[in-house]
Amino acid sequence: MHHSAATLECQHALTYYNSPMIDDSPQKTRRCDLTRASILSAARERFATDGYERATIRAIAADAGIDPSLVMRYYGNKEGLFAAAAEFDLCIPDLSALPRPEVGASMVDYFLTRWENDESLQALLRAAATNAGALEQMRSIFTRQVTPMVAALCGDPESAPTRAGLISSQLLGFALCRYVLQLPPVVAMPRDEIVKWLGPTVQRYALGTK
Amino acid sequence: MHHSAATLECQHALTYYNSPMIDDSPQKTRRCDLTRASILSAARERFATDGYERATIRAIAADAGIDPSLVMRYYGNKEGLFAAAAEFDLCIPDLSALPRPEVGASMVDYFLTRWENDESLQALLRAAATNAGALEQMRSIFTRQVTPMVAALCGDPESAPTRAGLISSQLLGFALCRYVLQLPPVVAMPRDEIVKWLGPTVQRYALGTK
DNA sequence: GATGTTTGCCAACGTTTGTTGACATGCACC
DNA sequence: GGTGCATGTCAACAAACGTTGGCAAACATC
Repeated sequence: MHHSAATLECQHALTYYNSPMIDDSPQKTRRCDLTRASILSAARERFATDGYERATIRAIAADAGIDPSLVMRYYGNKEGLFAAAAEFDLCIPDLSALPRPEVGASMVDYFLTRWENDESLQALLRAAATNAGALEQMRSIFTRQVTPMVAALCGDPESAPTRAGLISSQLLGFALCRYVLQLPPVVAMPRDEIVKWLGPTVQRYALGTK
Repeated sequence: MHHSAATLECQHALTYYNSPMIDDSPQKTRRCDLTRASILSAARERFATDGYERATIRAIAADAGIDPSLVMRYYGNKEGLFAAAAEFDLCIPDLSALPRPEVGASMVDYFLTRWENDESLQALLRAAATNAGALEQMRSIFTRQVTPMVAALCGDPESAPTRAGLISSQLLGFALCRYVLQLPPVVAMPRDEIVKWLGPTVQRYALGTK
């Protein structure tokens, strides 16, 4: 239900928080920050399981144990809430130091952990099917994070967008089947088997030829 | 709720009026069949572009040029309408006669034409992200049509579900990126290039080893 | 303790949604 | 011509939605 503080600080840094012991300009943890965080946590869960339109502000507020009007006060409107809930960074690590034949497997492995630890990604995928804002954000992540990574990896700026598109099609497609559609055999696949099957595919899309 | 099986053929072709003088046995096409068809056509379009919740009965009725209450009379309720609009058969051809190394490419090619000619598939994919009925239908298609085909192809009933899941992840993922997310490089890919990239992947999932 | 700000709840709004039933018009058949 | 079904329109319903403004309590600051 609740995100641990550790998962939150990496991607969704709460800027108002600072540790009073170390920081010299102490700004005490205001109460509103707590409810803001609980709203955000509830919103992520609802958006992830219900999608954008079916996740109602009233339900999110009920999950967070507060009044719906508070959501409006803190996040303006529903779109603002979603934007805050789905804001995150893929934090793609630098794979160029790895031995070339291993990049495919590492990529699959990294994205798997990412998908399983961050509800925002599932929320974004579900919402992107119907919500324009989520769609735009998904495109933005593709352009600004995935494509540059692939370009740095394969060294060919011309084919990089296509390669990034192919990799996304496989990784997003697998996430779709495993987390959204929940096709039984895909859900049942153990992690190492996924890497063994998908690794070579991603490897070829990233560095290989048609 | 009820729908005549005759009007919902595989290609949902519009049957025209037939002249009563020549025609002896078949029943005349009643007016209601025309409006039913126009409702279904409008519904497919709306569901495909807007998803389940955002596609309103009122909008569909307006597109079809009739009153919203008629939709209820002919299809019971919104779920019934969606079920009728998304009902279809993949009509997977028999690929086992093909030379083994070509099955991957043919499969990609076949599914591409299917996706581009039938709005129902896009409607189903978009709706499956949020609607339980669409999700169940997607799972059913996977179990009853995709998995048996893969099983007949690879001859191994044990690994068939996993292989079918992998193939679905790639094909659905590509459809997601091309038709729903519309990632620019994926949209821009010409058909033969898609086959060249995806063909070997599907081939390995269907017949190869990890 | 008075004051102003924060934090929260409550009631209500205006709109949109799926859905219903009453009523009008066309068409077929005795 | 009149009866009966088929086809379609209109008005309205109840529920749910996002959203708003007012008001009560908690808190901080002097």
